[in-house]
Amino acid sequence: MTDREYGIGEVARRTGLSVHTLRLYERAGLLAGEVRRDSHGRRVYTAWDVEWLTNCVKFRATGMPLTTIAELARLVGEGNGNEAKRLELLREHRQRVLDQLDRIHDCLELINNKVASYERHLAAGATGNPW
Amino acid sequence: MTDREYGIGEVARRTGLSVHTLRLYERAGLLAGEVRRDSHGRRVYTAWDVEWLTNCVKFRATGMPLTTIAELARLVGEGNGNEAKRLELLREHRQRVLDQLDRIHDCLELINNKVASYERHLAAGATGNPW
DNA sequence: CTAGGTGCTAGACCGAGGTCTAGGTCAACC
DNA sequence: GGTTGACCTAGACCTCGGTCTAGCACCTAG
Repeated sequence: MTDREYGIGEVARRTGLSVHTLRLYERAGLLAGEVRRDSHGRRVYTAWDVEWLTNCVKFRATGMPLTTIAELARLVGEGNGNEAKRLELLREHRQRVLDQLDRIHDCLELINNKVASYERHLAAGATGNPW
Repeated sequence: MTDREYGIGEVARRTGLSVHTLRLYERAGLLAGEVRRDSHGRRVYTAWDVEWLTNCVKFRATGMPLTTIAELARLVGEGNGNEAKRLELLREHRQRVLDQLDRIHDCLELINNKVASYERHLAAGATGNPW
């Protein structure tokens, strides 16, 4: 648990998000509590913030909408007592991710078949016509 | 290979797309050649069209953009001689899907950890604080 | 004859998630 | 003292993928 602090540019580099997007996420309430500011009004991110944002990126990568992340952030920011809700939210998302994986595997099969069929087609010199 | 024909409503039912979306897809060039029309200008889809659209749905489900599907459709519609290109396109998409699967698994791990950690937390009566 | 069902076009509209611009503050360096 | 670079806000803008509306045509059943 480092207590290092980071400027927005540094956070952008570390999370892979643009500074624009970081500010957007903040406005959208993804940040579980206010971001601290230095004496000039500049954002000061903690190591914890950076870690959280890294997780947000992963949530986004699996299609969790900003509003849902914001909801989770709100619960986390609220502190004790709502852990059951957070768990529920996470479980729901996990289920959606699992469903998504199913669908993707389904499609992957189609693609694999098509790729194989074109490979055969090309190797054999135009036998049959895939699609 | 049935040679049945389908109205747009029937196709919507079979593919799970709305009729609006079907028309949009056509405009966007997803259909590998013109859709036939009956004497009143109504679209007449072949069984092949329906199958193709079903595949389009799967491509979409894995994040293939409409423009890429359109590109593939164009190649298919063009006929012989570009099979290598189609294969390349499919391989590229497969790679993206595989990458996507990696990222999703990565995120899934995070979620599983968090779920487990909250389950422990709740079972033990607030020991430690996950997030 | 009328109503209901299905279809047509052109084009407006929408939500999500970013991305960018204008105009400004501040600190550090040459 | 000027320039550069990092940051600020408010708000416009953009893409993507749909979704919906208006206004019309046609067919069929009651």
